Amino acid sequence: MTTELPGNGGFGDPAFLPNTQQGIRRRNLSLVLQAITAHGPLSRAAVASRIGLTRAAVSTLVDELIRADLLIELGPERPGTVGRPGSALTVGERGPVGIGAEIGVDHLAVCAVDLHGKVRARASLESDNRGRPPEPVLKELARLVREVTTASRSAGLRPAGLAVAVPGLVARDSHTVVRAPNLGWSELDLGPYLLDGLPLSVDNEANLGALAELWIGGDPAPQDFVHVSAEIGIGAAVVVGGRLLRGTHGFAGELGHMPVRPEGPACPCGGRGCLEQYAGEEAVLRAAGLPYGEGGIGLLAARAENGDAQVRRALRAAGSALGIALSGAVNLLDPQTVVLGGALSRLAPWLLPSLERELARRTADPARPKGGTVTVSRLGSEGPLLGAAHSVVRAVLDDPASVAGAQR
Amino acid sequence: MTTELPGNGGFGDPAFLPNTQQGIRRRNLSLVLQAITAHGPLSRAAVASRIGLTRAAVSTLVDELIRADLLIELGPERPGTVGRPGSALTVGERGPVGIGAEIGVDHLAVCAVDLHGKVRARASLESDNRGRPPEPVLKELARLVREVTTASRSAGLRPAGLAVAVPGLVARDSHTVVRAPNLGWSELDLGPYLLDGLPLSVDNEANLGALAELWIGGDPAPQDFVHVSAEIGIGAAVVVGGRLLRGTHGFAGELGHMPVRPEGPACPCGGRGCLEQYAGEEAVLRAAGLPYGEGGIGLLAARAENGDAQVRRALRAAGSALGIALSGAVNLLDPQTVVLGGALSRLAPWLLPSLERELARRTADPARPKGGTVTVSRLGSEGPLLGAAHSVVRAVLDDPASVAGAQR
DNA sequence: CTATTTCGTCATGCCGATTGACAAATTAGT
DNA sequence: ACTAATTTGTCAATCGGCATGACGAAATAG
Repeated sequence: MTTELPGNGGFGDPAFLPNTQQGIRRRNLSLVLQAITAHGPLSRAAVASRIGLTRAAVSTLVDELIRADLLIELGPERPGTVGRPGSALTVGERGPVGIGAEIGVDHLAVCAVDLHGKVRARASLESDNRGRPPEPVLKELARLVREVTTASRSAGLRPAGLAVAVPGLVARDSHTVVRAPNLGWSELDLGPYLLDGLPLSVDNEANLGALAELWIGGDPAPQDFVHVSAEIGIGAAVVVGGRLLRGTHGFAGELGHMPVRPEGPACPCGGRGCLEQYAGEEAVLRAAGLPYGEGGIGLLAARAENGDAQVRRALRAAGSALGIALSGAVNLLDPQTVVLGGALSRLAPWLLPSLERELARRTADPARPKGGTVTVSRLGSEGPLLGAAHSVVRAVLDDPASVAGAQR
Repeated sequence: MTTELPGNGGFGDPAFLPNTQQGIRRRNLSLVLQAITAHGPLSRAAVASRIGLTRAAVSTLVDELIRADLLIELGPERPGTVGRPGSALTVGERGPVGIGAEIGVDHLAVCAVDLHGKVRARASLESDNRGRPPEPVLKELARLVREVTTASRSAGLRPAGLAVAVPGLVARDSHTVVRAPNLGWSELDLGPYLLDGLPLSVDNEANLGALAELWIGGDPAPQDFVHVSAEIGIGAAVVVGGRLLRGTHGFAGELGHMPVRPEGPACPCGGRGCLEQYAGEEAVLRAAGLPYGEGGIGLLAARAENGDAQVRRALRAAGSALGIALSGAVNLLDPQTVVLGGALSRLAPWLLPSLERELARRTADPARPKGGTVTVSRLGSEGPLLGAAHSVVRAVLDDPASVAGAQR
């Protein structure tokens, strides 16, 4: 009983399967399941034509998935066309769920998400975790996890893994938080607290927020985008071709230190005029004339909603700076869209106009019809939690055989 | 009958093969061939353990590849260890070659590269192609191509495809040059001139230069890097996980319009203070006190080599600007390395110090041990040509069955 | 009511990888 | 020198898994 999810390290990487016959089988199981989760209820014939296999082959694959409680048969489709109607297949109500957990600076949250992508159970707790020692926090989180898993189990669901979103840097393919400045944690292995039988994975919350956007963010979900959030500093996550770009050392997405004005104020990073000096939480609060302390972003949003002119001015300036920095990213990556997520989505109404103006101006290449569009995440601050739970679901979709073997 | 996996076609993207038995076979042929080209001569057993198949399976695959003239048997390996020595396999001397062609502003070049990566034939022609009508240029190029293909054929080699590097924007999966400002071409289909039996592909020269770096640029070749060249404007190509990032509209890599000083001089792109205003060919020549005309970069290099102080100063300033822009890219992407390629490699001695200083200063995050390193391409201005030829070779490596079927 | 179309399943066959055994070729040990 | 051990490459037999083609079932079209 290994503690890692089957086949590989991080949740993001699809398992490497050798080109052997069993490998083919596993990949085909995954293709069938993914086609059905992605494109609603489908008949066997529809799946077959979609993934390029024959109906007979799909039939055996579907049988296997049904036996594993991953699919259920809805019965005959409503016939709109000639021919015998197919039998609609969809993912079952009772089957595996992914457990997602989030350690925020002022709250803990856990949820269970099924293969449909629906939240089936959740629990959360307000608690100021800044500078608090890790032990009690993690014990509380473990309690919430148990709450959600038992609730799931009694609803006939089978937790398939636990993924934790952390506001900090996480060592690749490990359970270790390297550094979480807002919590004051460093070099902390979460395994001992959270490993109770479930495969565990830990990842940065900005990354998971971006993945949530990729998996459930839109219809259709964008496959190439830059996701900007502002949980710790200003984090961006880059998704290319439906895959999260993590970088060689795992540091990709440091939008906060993009140069905005090369001779601007010095930044602790060693550079000058980094974006964080203009659009970072501290800088914006100072420009808005507000104290730097807890709940800064919420305070900004509240004041802006009330029409505070100085706050709105500060947000406009921050939007401009963001636009300048993002224009660099857009010119370099040519993404489908830029997504404002996390806490930024609340501030979007005041950031967007200046941001979009600056971005449009600087990406209007004569050859490029139009610069990237900017969208605001529907998920808001729920992104990281949902992304965590979904990362477990994706692992199941990527290799259904693994959970099918685990059960009966 | 449509498959939903990402459609493709260009040489760069490995062909999508369905998870059917023939698909497996083709993938396994590719795995065997790639293992052998990548890791020197190998025995069947070594290949088997490397790609996760059994020796028996590899034997049949190797037989097929030998019959197709893609592999040859070198005979028994020198035994350094216990056990029967294996029989070394390597790619054959006579087999398929990729034909690469380059349309530069002042020259045409064609070469043939075998599966080893060795150049087996080449031809080139100096000619000032700026503003020249396409017909005569392409007729000359076609002549060079015929020269190289006949030379290859008489050496027992089999041309497997033609790839053309063009200094301009190319429509995806087509033979059409959308816009090549330095040549004065636009909306031009190269197919009619160059299609004489060989599969044809056309791509941007900066992209092909970056791919050359990926495929033959180093030992080991980096898999995640930003490749900067300066053929048209300042082009960067981003390679992530061994794949070229092309962007949603094919515009990725526009480093030239990264903001360096947001209030700087206006740029034709509509922005202000873009990198091109500081490190573009025209700007550098002006700062160096040289006329803007043909051979600008060569002139700069010659003067700098002779110790011209004003030129060197101009290059130092350009290096700083490049460093600022690249620090943004490095912060965002966390690449293994930044590669200076194309004509920039000649200027590297004078660009590098200021570039590296600026880059190091702005990427020294407390958490990041060190910023990205900067390297200079070994390939220099040969990159695009070699990359073009190699793109054909890669297509063969990615699907050996395609050429194996073609011959017999 | 019949012809047509499409769906799901079944028996059969084939392709290709695995298994297990074997001879061959080398090293290590006595 | 001789044996034991190890590794390679190949062969025959087997098995897993998809394709093929035919069939009954369930709908529509006329």
